[in-house]
Amino acid sequence: MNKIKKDNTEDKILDAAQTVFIQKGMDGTRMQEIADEAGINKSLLHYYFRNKQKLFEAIFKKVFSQIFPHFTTFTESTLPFESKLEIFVDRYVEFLLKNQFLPIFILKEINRDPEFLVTTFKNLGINPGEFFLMLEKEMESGKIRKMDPRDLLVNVLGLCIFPFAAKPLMKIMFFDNDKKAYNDFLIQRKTTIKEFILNSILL
Amino acid sequence: MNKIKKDNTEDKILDAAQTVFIQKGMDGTRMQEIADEAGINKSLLHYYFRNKQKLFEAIFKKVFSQIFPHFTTFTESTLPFESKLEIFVDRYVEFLLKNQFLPIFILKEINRDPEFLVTTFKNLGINPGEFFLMLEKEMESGKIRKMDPRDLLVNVLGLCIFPFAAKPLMKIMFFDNDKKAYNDFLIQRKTTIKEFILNSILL
DNA sequence: GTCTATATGGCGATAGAC
DNA sequence: GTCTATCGCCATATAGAC
Repeated sequence: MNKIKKDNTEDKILDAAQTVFIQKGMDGTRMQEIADEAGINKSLLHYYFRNKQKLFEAIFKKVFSQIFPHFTTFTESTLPFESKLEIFVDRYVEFLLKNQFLPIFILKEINRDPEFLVTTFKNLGINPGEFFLMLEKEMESGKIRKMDPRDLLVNVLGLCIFPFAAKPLMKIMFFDNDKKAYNDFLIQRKTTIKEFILNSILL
Repeated sequence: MNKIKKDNTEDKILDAAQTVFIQKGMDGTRMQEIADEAGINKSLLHYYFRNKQKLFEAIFKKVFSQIFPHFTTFTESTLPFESKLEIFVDRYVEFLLKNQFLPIFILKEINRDPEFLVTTFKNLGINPGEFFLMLEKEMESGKIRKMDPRDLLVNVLGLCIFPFAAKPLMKIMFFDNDKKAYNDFLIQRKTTIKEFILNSILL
């Protein structure tokens, strides 16, 4: 009973819309393309979701909300900070490897419609305060170097996300456009990111 | 004689196109908006540049080529690596502070048309090899920790660029959408990025 | 070179039959 | 609920006068 079959039209539309929107963004996506991907008629998109904007918002919220749960790694256990960071980076990069279009999709869309971003963000009830508190405790205890917790969060995110967002360019620069070589590089980064961060902050 | 007055139509178009394209991207830009920004008629855009694609390509190449000269900081002096890195981060973040739309513009467009990116990149004759050689020498001499030079380059870029590309979201998360507070944060990062990197790689 | 007017095509959205 | 047909708009692009 907990495995719901996704063969009804609405779910087919949502799946198709997610596939296309994530790859092409709001502006670059054609309603016809979503319909084709879902194997249904274009009018049905409007029947179920009124218009393109509403369909996009449904997808964006869904995708956007997948990002933040990863951060509970830091606040929902009593493991040493070092281990928590390792687990987080492992899982987060693994997640990005399976969703390689996600970084550029999110970056594009958070820059497109600031109003919508604000309301979406508030609705999700995200609270980085807990994460920052945990960091400050680690700094107080002398385990990690003192720094602005916001810098640390931005650094971790940037190190994980940037090579995915800039993939087409880096792939050319580093590996003469060799897809497999760049993917191996990304996999390897699960280790090198951890090393880079821990070498910088551990005392 | 070396200060060319930019009051001819072609330059007005180029300036206007750069302003609009950088903020809205290829898909989001309307030819009418460029014409308005330039204070000229829409038809003139086609008279000078045939079509939107060609105008965009002219702008992209121009903007894209502004990014790489910064890296000569590393290869065109005999300063110690530590100093070179400090100078680079200072200048690069300063450059991004003055061109805050640039990161997301570049990221969007390098993901939009891979073919065009490849030809543009090859035409610029960029060669990161020299940069990597310099790094390997520093590692051999035992001044910095041994690691893949590509990782180091991606890390430096990610640390500098990400907070600009993700600005709208980080501004909300960290400073309740306070524009000035986030800008101060970005300025401060000129220092914190250097510390973060050097702490990680210096032996 | 610069303008006005218009062609052309594509896309989001709707009407209406079944 | 699902389809076909079509509307209406907007954006790129062109024609042609001056």
